[in-house]
Amino acid sequence: MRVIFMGTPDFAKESLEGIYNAKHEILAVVTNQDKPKGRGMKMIPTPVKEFALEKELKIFQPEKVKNNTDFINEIKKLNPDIICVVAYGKILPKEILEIPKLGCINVHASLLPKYRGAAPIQWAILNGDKVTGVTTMYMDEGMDTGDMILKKEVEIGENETTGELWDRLSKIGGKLLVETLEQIQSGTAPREKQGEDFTIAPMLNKEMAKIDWNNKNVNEIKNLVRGLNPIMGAYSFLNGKKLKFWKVDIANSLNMIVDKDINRIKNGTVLISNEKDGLFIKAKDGIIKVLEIQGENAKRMNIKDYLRGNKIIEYSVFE
RNA sequence: CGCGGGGUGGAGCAGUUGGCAGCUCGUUGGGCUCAUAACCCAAAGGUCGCAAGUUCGAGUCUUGCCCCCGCAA
Repeated sequence: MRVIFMGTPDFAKESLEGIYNAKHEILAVVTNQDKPKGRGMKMIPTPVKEFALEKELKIFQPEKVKNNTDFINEIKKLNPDIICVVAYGKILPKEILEIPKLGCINVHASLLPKYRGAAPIQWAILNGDKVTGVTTMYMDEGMDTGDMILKKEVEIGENETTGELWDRLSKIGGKLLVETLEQIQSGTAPREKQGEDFTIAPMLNKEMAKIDWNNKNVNEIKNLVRGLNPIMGAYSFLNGKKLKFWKVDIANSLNMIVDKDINRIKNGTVLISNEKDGLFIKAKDGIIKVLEIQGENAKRMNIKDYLRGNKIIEYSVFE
């Protein structure tokens, strides 16, 4: 088919690669503009652009698409059969959605109608879900509200991080998109309305990254840590210094731990801290074992490496 | 010129007013032990990122350069 692809991050690149390898004719690739990134604010092309450059595909990087008649006319001129959109980062106006005969389709990283919106993968982990998935759909003007085509269910590992799930879903999404295109081409693609029983996965904000030792239970803390890895990292303050937690677990064998009145100890208190056993912190309903940590201006480290050079005093309190 | 941190044995760090280069872990050898990732004893291992300068003397002060990392997107 004659396809125009729109997408930006690595998640979208997998889908582009999928349809490229499936021998569809890619008329053009639309991606976000290069952004200054990293130290020194160097301009970095998007992963989708890198792939498009490598394969010498036609590239568009409009600053905005809404009311951009030049851009819209270019798309019309290419006369695509279908437009595939995967994590493009901009909302497409009706005028563009109406261009391709077969419509615009989208890959979304959740089992719709659950988790419409910007951060479906993150929220699936943050909420401790056991299952999530990928859905392809026909786009309409709403935010992830279009009719669904295919779904693929995926189990979430107990210790899986957002980054790991992100990688898996991006590959699965690519395959599902290819399959969706096949079915559309052969006229066998299903079309199902989403219904009203939906939830929304809004963008993450910074405040939620701080660990609330007093109100969160151990499961919530663990889910927060793995849900924010590697996006932001969950953090907590110790003696005014910000420490990020990248990997934690729930301590189950508490025998080694004090049998004193643990309940009278403040939540967030360091119970054990040494390079042999690691770092254990009291939470509301249990004990958090820290596995990977990052100090201010430092890189991520295994907890034992960290404690070798940075002392954390027992009975100091995380806040 | 976006903001900031840092380069010291294999790892993570300390190094005070310039004055013999240290700590914990790891490694190697030995000991203890039914046994061990545990414990005890011993040893090896460093051009203190590179270059120049100040000085009797620089890891430490000055200047230039290289490299790494965190935040922010």
